[in-house]
Amino acid sequence: MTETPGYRPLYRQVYDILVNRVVQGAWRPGESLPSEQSLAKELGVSQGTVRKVLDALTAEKLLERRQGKGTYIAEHTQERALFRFFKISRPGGARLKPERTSEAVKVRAARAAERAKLDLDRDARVVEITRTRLIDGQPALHESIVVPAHIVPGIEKRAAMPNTLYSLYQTDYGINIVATHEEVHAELASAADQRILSVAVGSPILVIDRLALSLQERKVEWRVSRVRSDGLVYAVTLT
Amino acid sequence: MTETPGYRPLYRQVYDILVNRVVQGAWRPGESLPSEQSLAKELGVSQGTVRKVLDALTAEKLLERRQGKGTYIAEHTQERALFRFFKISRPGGARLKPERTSEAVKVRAARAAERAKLDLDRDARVVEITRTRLIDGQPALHESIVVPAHIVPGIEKRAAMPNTLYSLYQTDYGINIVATHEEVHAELASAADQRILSVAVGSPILVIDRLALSLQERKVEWRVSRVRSDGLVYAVTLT
DNA sequence: AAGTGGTCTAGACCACGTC
DNA sequence: ACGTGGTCTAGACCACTTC
Repeated sequence: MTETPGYRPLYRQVYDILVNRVVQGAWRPGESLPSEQSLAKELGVSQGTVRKVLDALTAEKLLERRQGKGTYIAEHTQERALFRFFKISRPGGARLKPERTSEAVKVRAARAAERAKLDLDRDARVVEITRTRLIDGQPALHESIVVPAHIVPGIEKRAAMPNTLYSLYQTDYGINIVATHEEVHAELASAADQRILSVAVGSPILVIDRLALSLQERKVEWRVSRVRSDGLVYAVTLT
Repeated sequence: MTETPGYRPLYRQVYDILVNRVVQGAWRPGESLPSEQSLAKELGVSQGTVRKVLDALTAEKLLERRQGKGTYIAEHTQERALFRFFKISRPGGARLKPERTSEAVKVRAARAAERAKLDLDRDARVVEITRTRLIDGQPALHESIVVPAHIVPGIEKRAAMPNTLYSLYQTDYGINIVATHEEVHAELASAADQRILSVAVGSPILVIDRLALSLQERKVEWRVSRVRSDGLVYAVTLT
């Protein structure tokens, strides 16, 4: 099971304190935190210890630091969230920005597979968002997005979803998506793919199965994307 | 173009010095470096500055640190290199360890596409390694690997390649692979795929196009892998 | 006990952005 | 000129490993 630490460095405690403040919305996205010095004074530790924590949170992309200005809550703006987790591009080329087109939202009981994937109770409900996205005016990608209804209450009442849901999760629900696990495989286009993506039945389709995790390791979203594979690739750099 | 720094922190210089020593083989993989204190003394900087650099190199997976013992050159052992860059797994499941089967090595002139991809001269030669790998005894994956001949001289004379080439690059040629850029797309199985992977022509195939970069950003290897897509996925966690 | 990396401190100075 | 983050130092103590 979990390790008994028996020893807990000071910076770990400071880390937990600051993460809690961020999660509980002590500062809004884009807002600046107090300076290192004032945080150090308030928490009764040295500036170096505060710095270590702020650097770690910056590496996790929860904060942004700007020399000469201050430390800010990172904003999952449309642009940034898109390029962070949207991995579709032209072969060898620059990132693409998809446009949204048709979209449908409904709330319903979670299916068994969804309960298993998202660690939900037997009677849990989910919000399902399905949408098609265009690249250069052509339908290129179809997404089925499932989120537990209780963590995004009222989301179905919105007129339209933003292009990147993750900025909505952050600003309206205080949920920071910090990691995603993705599994990619190939399939043949079905009749539905033909209808939605305008590809021939039997042509190759890239399927991306993504689980999105919040700062507290909570499973927030299950997303399955079907992408036409002519002239598009899933691009990632591993270090 | 490149930025004129105009200002170069001390730790950057220390970083360059230590990277050069590692690259030039001052210590063998698995060997320990001098302690922080002695490095600091030798280089005429404080221990804190040396520590900052050693931590950075550890994050780049070039070094490993063990409390109470020392700092070591990271070994690209078979196991570790495999799990670091081999991203094929069962859906939702644990990593798989592929076995190698048939293999062919030849040296030949670089093709135009290869010269472009690897930044090679017009008359450059390359080593091409093609091999098929098994998972659970079944052919699952076929790789075509192209490396500039001048950076791995004599590699074609080896009796057999190791399961992970990256450990060979490190131990025999002093090349540390620190990053890969991969592009994944879907295709339909060709007649060659049918022969090599025992899949029906027209079934879905996952194609992975990988460029491997060394510590000095040198393009070391271009690898194209064709993977049967039944019961296998390309799995990656983004943070 | 000795040596290593890991944490923490206090203070100095530098580079950057704003006023 | 001032406040911010970024770098650098010197020294102390802690935790882990080995002898």
